[in-house]
Amino acid sequence: MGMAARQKTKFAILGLLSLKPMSGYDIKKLVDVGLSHFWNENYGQIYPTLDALVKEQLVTKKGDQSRGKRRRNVYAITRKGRLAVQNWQLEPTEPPIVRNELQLKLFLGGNLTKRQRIQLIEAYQVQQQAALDDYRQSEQVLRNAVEKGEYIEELDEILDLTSSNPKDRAKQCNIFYLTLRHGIRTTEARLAWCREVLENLANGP
Amino acid sequence: MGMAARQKTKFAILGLLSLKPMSGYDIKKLVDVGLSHFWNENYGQIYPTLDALVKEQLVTKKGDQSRGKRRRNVYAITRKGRLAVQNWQLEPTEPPIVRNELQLKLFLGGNLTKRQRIQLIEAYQVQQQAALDDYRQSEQVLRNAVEKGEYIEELDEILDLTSSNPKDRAKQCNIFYLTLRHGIRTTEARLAWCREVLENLANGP
DNA sequence: TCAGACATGTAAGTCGTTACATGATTCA
DNA sequence: TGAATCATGTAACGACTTACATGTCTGA
Repeated sequence: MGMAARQKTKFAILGLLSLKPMSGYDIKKLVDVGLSHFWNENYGQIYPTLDALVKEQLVTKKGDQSRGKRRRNVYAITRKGRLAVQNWQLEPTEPPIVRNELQLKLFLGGNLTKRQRIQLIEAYQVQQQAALDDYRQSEQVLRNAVEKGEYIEELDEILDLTSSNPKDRAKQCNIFYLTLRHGIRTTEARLAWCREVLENLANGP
Repeated sequence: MGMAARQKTKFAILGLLSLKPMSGYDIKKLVDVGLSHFWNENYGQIYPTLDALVKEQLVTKKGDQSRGKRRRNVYAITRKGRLAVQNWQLEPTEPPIVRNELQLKLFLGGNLTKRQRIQLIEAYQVQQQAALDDYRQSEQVLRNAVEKGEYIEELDEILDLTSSNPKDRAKQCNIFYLTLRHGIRTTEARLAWCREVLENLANGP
């Protein structure tokens, strides 16, 4: 049963390969270092998915044993693959199904003491604040790059820019900045909610 | 291999049963109608999980064939179950791993035209606005109930209040209101982000 | 009488995580 | 020389979705 579901991982990996040819290891690193505020992947999915993409002829696999390097399989997207990515990008995106354990715990918190409820929220607050601090730091780096056109070395590692063309580079930088802004805004909203709740709990029963 | 992971569904169901005894059908309905802004469950998980909970003696199963009713299995939490719920509630909650397909599409959107990028965001905006409208309506109902202590009939269906004690009832109402506020704030943040992005895209290249 | 809600359950598959297994290269 | 990183992969679970199968009761 269950036709094709969504295959998010498949299109995510294919999409990343549309930026430039990469190995499974590269993909994992890019996601971890650069996209962790909105995406994640793990090896258990990546390698089998790459195999599947090769079978579907959406990517090609090429062993890279150049210059006495380690064994390394580099995957490059095909024309067919590029078309598939574009199709997917323009398809309607259904909203992510939410599952927020903290909310659930709070909702069921009628049996807890006021102190315990407050602790629940405060732990969430600490978590979100830490995330926000991270985002803010990346934001600073990027803002300089975008607004002042500064060249920041570490950015290439994080951003994995596809093009050397400075115009494309600036564009890609700006898009990345926008995804960061999403993380910042929603995290700020959660923090504001924490303050609202703590105030409400302090006044209430 | 993989020890116990998180068993979110297990504790979610057990937690809901700590409010009051329910059938699998009741649980599904409560989640769909009342908690959909932060939780979801489906039958394929609910019924097997209920069986597992019985085996672990965290709940008891009781056939309810009273008054010529339909066949109906009602599950009630045990003392052991209540302890398990409390433990889980007070354990640290790890942040939900994010996976936002829209962000990914945007990030990979360097190959799209400006018009296409804008369409991507606008579709997201419409989605989020619809969600916000829903939340706002529930908020109105609840605000009246919380602030003015009004009795609103439909609330009992939605909220599934455990206690007839008016003080507990008000407390539960308030907590539910707070979870709604979380949905509202984060949705507003996403909408504000949409406006920011659309402005940025309009000015940029 | 018949549509729609009530009610329970299973089968099959997809998706995702974690742990394990293996080994090469680099660099302090 | 040995720790860190590079690099690929599999096995086993656990989690979640979808579709199907089946039947009852209520009320317009």
